[in-house]
Amino acid sequence: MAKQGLTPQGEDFSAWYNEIVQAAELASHSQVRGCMVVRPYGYRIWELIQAGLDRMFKDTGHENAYFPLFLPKSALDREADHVEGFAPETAVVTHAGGRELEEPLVVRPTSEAIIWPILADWIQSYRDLPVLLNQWANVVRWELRTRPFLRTTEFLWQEGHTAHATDEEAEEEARRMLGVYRTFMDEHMGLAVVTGEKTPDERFAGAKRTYATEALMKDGKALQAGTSHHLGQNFARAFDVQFQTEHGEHDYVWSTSWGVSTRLIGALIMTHGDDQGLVLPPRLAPFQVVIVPIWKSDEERARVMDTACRLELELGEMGVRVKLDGRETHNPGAKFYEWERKGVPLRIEIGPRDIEAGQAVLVRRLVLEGQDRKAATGLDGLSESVPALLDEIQSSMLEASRARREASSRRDFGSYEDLRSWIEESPGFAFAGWCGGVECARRGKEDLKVTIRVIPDEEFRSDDVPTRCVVCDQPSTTEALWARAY
RNA sequence: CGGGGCGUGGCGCAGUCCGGUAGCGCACCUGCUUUGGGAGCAGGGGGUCGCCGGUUCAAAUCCGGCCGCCCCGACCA
Repeated sequence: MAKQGLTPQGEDFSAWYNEIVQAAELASHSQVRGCMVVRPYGYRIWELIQAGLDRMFKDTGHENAYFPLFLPKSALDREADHVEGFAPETAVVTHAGGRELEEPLVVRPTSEAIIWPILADWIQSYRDLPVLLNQWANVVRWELRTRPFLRTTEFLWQEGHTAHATDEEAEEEARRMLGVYRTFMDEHMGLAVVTGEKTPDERFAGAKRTYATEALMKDGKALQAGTSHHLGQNFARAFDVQFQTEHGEHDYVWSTSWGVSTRLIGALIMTHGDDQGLVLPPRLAPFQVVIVPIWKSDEERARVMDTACRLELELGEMGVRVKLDGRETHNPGAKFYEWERKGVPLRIEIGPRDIEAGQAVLVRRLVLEGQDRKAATGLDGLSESVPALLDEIQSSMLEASRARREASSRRDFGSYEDLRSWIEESPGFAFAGWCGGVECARRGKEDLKVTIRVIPDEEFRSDDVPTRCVVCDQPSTTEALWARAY
C-alpha cells in the first residue's frame, strides 16, 4: 500500500500531465527556469523518434549536417518578418572570455539565419541544386510560459533546410515533408492528425506558406505536432543566395524548412496516456515487453529465472526490445505498477505455477473493447507470436486515436453561439466556414480562445462544404479547422 | 509583464498566526521474515529551514530587501 496514483485526467488534466512526466521518469526540472532535464527513459523515446524520422529523411534524399549554436545578432536582422517573429524571444550572449563582445551573439531560436549565409557560398549554379539538408539540434526560445516537452526554453528538434531552383520544386518539397511527418505520426506514434495550411496570421516568421499537422489531445485541445514551410525566395533575398540558371540568368533559390521537436513526446503522453500512466506505441517504447518473474523460494527463483532468461533471449532474437526485471528488491506488484506507469505495451508474468503448466501470463497495457487484459499463453511459440501482437497493438492505437479525433470533431455549426457552447462544453476540432477575414479569426481567439489551426487538406474537409463564416455569418471562402490549442 | 501560490533532509508536506531542543509520510541504509497487484517488523543515516540584513537573551517563526520556482493569462514548436 502507500503510493497513491496520479491525479485522474478528468479531474485536472494539467496536473495529470505534470505528474506523469515525473512519475514515468521522462524529465525533471533543472536549475534554470523553463529548462528541463530529459531523463534516460524519456531520452530513449526521443532516440527512437529520431531513428525513425532520420531513416525517412535519408530515404527522401536528405543529408545531415551540423551548424553552430550562435549567430551574430546582425544576421537575425536580415529578414524583416523573421526578426520581428523571433527577436523578442532570443537569448543573447553579450560577454565571453571575460570581456564584452563587440557584437552580441544570439543563441539560435532556429537556424535559417545561420545556414543561409553559408549556403550562399555553396550554391553557384543550378547544378548545385537542390540542397537537401537536415540537422538534429537544440534551440532556445525565451518563452514566457513553459511546460515540460510542450514548450521549454531550450528544446531538441530537427530542422530541415532545402534550396531549390523553382517555386514548384520548393512547394513539392514542403508538401513532401509534411507527408513524411504525417506518415511518421500515423505509423510510429499512432497519432491521427489533420494536415493543412496555416492562415497568414499563424504563418512562420518569414514564410510564404506554412503547413502543419495538428493533433487532438485527450483534453480536446489541439497540438501543432509538425510544421513545414515554403519560404519562397524571402530568405534567399535576405541572405543573397543566388544561382545561375541553365540559361545563364541569375535567380534567387526557393527554400523550405521543416521541423518537429521533443514536443512529440508531449503529444504521445496526451494522446495515449491514461489514469494509470503512460501508454507507449510499441514502435517508440524503450521496452516493448517486460518480463516479471515471480518466486517464493530460492529453488523456485532458479527455475523461474532460467525460463525467463530463455524467453528474454528468444524475444531479443525476434528483434523485440525486452527487459527482464529480475530485481530482488521489489515485489512483483511493485513492478507491475512501475511498468504500467511507464507505458510498456506488454508484460509477461512468469511464476512457478506457470512453469508447471508450461505457460506464461501475457498482460496488455492497453485493453480495448472485447479484449482480455490478461491471458495465459503457452510458452511454446510465445516469442514468435509477440511481434505480430505488437504490430496489432501499434495499429489499434492509431485506430483509437482516429476514432477519438472523429468523435471529438463536429462539422455542422449553425451559428457562432453554437460554436461557443460546443467549444465550452466539449472542446475538440470544429470544422466550420471562414470568410477569410482576419477580424473573424481574431475575434474567435479573443472571445473563445479558439484559433484556426489549419485550412484542412482535401481529405479532411467536410462532405457538405460550409457556406457561411461561423463567426460573422458572411459567405465562407474556405473551410477552417478551429480549436483551442496548446 | 499582470494575477495567484510556494521555497523546511532526495521527493511530498506540517510547524510560521502566538519566537524557546526541527518534525511527519515516502524514499534511502542494516537485519530478519516476505514475494501471483504498490510487503511487514526492528534498528539506523541524512536538513546552517531560498539568500542578505534587522529586531531579540533567543528567529524556520517577527520586520525589510533580494532571489528562485510552480500555476493561471498575453507570446509560441
